[in-house]
Amino acid sequence: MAASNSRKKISESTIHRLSLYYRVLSVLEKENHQTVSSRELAKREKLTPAQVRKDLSFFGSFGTRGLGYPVSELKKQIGDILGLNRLWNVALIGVGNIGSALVGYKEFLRQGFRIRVIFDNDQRKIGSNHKGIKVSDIRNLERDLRENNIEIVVIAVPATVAQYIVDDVVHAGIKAILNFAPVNLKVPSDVFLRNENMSMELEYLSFALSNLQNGRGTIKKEVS
Amino acid sequence: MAASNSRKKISESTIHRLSLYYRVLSVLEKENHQTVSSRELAKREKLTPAQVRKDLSFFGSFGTRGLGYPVSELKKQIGDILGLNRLWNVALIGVGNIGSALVGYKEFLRQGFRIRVIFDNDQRKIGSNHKGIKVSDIRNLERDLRENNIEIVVIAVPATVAQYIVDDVVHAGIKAILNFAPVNLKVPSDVFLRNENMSMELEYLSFALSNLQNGRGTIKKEVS
DNA sequence: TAGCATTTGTGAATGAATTCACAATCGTTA
DNA sequence: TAACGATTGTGAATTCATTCACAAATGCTA
Ligand SMILES: NC(=O)c1ccc[n+]([C@@H]2O[C@H](COP(=O)([O-])OP(=O)(O)OC[C@H]3O[C@@H](n4cnc5c(N)ncnc54)[C@H](O)[C@@H]3O)[C@@H](O)[C@H]2O)c1
Ligand SMILES: NC(=O)c1ccc[n+]([C@@H]2O[C@H](COP(=O)([O-])OP(=O)(O)OC[C@H]3O[C@@H](n4cnc5c(N)ncnc54)[C@H](O)[C@@H]3O)[C@@H](O)[C@H]2O)c1
Repeated sequence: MAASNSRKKISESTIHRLSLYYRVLSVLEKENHQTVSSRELAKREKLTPAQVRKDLSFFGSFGTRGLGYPVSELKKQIGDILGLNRLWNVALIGVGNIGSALVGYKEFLRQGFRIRVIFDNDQRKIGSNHKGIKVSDIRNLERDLRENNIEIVVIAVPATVAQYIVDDVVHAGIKAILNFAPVNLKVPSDVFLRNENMSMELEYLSFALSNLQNGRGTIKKEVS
Repeated sequence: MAASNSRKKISESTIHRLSLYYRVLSVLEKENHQTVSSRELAKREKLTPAQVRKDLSFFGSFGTRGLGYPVSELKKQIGDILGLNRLWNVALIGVGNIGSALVGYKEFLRQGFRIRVIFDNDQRKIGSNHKGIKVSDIRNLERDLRENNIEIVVIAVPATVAQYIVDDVVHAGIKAILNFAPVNLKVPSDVFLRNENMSMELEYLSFALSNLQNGRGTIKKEVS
């Protein structure tokens, strides 16, 4: 068989759904299910079976017709696709409200994201211990990122300084950044930047309560 | 002119982008800009001018041809659409890592989201003060939600108990819920539920680093 | 081993979101 | 007040995402 290589564009939504499948498969594995159908998988995340099958089909064929997907095997496969079957070295910058919460979140480590260094510029915080991690001085950013082989940086500093910090982070060679500051950061095109915008979902709820109370999913519009 | 009423479906992405426009307009207002073009507005959030104009056109025509949009006026209009020109009474359930971070976040209040009550079931936390708010006993959930006219509830409890909590919240008549627990919660169809899934964006970065390093936005797929 | 009930994998069809492209309209200037 | 550069608002075209629908496989049973 003459194997050839094709490239397919995978949408962001598909990747996000893979995260959901992965989560469900972890639960199913704990519940000792051997196999799972696209129908069951879909039901558990309020999706359609066709959606599940299409998403998975972008990456291969993991199921057995008439039976479904092998739970553990599929979990491993999706883990491979998402890069979760390994440990990622993560750094956090800004040990304030949200930064502390993230450091204290054990689930991240369980998923393979190990927060190895945390930075701040507050002298009262530098040197102190947060859940076993000593707070580094932001002035040693580049050195400490390199020494700890950091691959992913989480930004949890005030919006006003976020761009400066990101510039330094990029300069240090980091290619993946998760930003919690409510600001649109500029990074070179070879750096992956994702934003976590909590206000957005609150504002969506506000919109929903204001507009969608009756007549779901629609708004009134005056037309003359 | 015989005015009639039409209903148009507004997509979730459009609403999310309105949040971004609102954010930019707040900055522009502080910078004392009088007007802003769709081009400038787009540039500040890495979108296209056509996208901006189309989004706004769903709700009316706010601009002036040849000039652009009046900054303060447009901000007010979007605020009206999103329901941000008022105060929302919010309750938070689960004063742990992430719950404490949210309570300490002043920006929410500035946007009109006032956390009025916080609940926990931990006796050591109940009664204690968090940023001026006394922690309520989860056993008084229904009473305290009603007494404080709560309209939006934020769930920040462990995933294992989230569904039970949400059932009680729904029973108390709440119609809008923001959930931080990594689990797909079941709510009646007249309740708005939004999920904040931080792992998802980390996993997206993990995927990106694993697959997109060279050949942006694509994956290799074996074809025989 | 044949027949049946299931469920996958995937092209084709449909539906939704984005972008294009341009007429309409404004402010400005001479 | 006429001509011009700028920019909106919006149908139409296009691109992208989801759903449909069914042939191809599989396990199971008798
Ligand atoms: N707290 C929340 O729930 C929440 C929610 C959504 C978004 N955010 C965003 O996350 C960011 C942090 O919010 P927060 O509430 O944790 O704020 P915070 O003030 O509690 O924490 C910010 C931390 O960053 C540190 N810092 C400031 N300048 C720095 C610099 N130059 N270098 C290194 N560290 C520096 C501060 O010392 C502080 O420890 C903000 O951008 C905020 O808008 C927070
Ligand atoms: N910490 C993070 O950065 C983070 C990030 C993403 C998601 N989350 C999710 O947010 C939720 C909370 O995470 P956390 O790190 O804050 O956990 P946590 O254990 O620090 O806090 C949970 C809080 O909920 C309270 N609680 C437990 N059961 C309760 C009940 N029945 N009624 C009322 N209160 C109850 C606990 O007493 C505790 O104060 C979890 O579902 C977690 O997966 C957390």
